[in-house]
Amino acid sequence: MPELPEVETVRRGLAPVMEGETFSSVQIRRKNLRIPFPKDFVSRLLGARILHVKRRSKYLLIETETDVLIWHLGMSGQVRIYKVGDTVAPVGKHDHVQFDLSSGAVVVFTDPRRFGLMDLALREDIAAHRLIKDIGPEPLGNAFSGPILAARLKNRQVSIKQAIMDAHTVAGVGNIYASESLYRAGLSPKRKAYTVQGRRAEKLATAIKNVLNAAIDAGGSTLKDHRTTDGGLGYFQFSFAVYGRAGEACPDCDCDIYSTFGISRLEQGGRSTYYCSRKQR
DNA sequence: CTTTGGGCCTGGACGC
DNA sequence: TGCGTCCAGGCCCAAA
Repeated sequence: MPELPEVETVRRGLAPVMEGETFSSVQIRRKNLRIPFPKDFVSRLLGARILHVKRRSKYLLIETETDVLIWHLGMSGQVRIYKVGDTVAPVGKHDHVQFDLSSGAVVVFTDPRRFGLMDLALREDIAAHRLIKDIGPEPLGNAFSGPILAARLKNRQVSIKQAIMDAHTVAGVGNIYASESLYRAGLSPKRKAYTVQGRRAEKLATAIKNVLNAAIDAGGSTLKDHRTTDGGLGYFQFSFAVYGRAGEACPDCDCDIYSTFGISRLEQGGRSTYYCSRKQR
């Protein structure tokens, strides 16, 4: 499932294909994904020139001269790009949206589980859009640091794992990278969020930045059905230290020699967390 | 204000 | 082989 690094990877794939082009055809093959498409979705995009392909949290923002296409890949969303001359595959069962661009390139959005969504906002209204307005700082931006994270965790009674997965605390950290960040920072996922202050918050902010950057550098990680924008199979693989590795030895310490240690799994807020109880306190 | 739980979806893994 | 069941996940929203 796409988390911030995957969405950023998709953005980087889309930007050179879309920027500067106009939409010569827009096809939606059902009336809704997670939410309904706006009634004027097609008419507003047709003929519009794309100025920028941006990202905010896990949302792709396709800016035209008047509008912003807000695009979330959800859980199972994949983007396929066909460059000029490529053979476009027959329409698949879950190919819900197709954009044809003035260059001749084609962009297809496939999303079996339909947790993805598309919406439109006027450019001047984007910051106030209901899906965007309450999102916390971008973890890779200048507005994110130890002290800023600490301030946002103050008074939070939930676990640190649940707090950093909350997009209002910090943007774009999903289930996988929450576990990975806490592991790198040496913090127990069960720790109350408000106890992560000072040096601990500094370590965690750094860990979040580092793990996201490493995953972006790896071209986005793959899990199950996520694919790269160029339609290829997920040939790159970011190696997770703990995620999905319950029962395995912790790569960073000697906990495997103690029968009771190693990577364990627990459930928090209905989601799996993976951690090493020896390394993470 | 914060926190919790429900709901949206399908496909793949698993047990019988 | 075919069926049912469970799980995966982001994240909004209503309710407490």
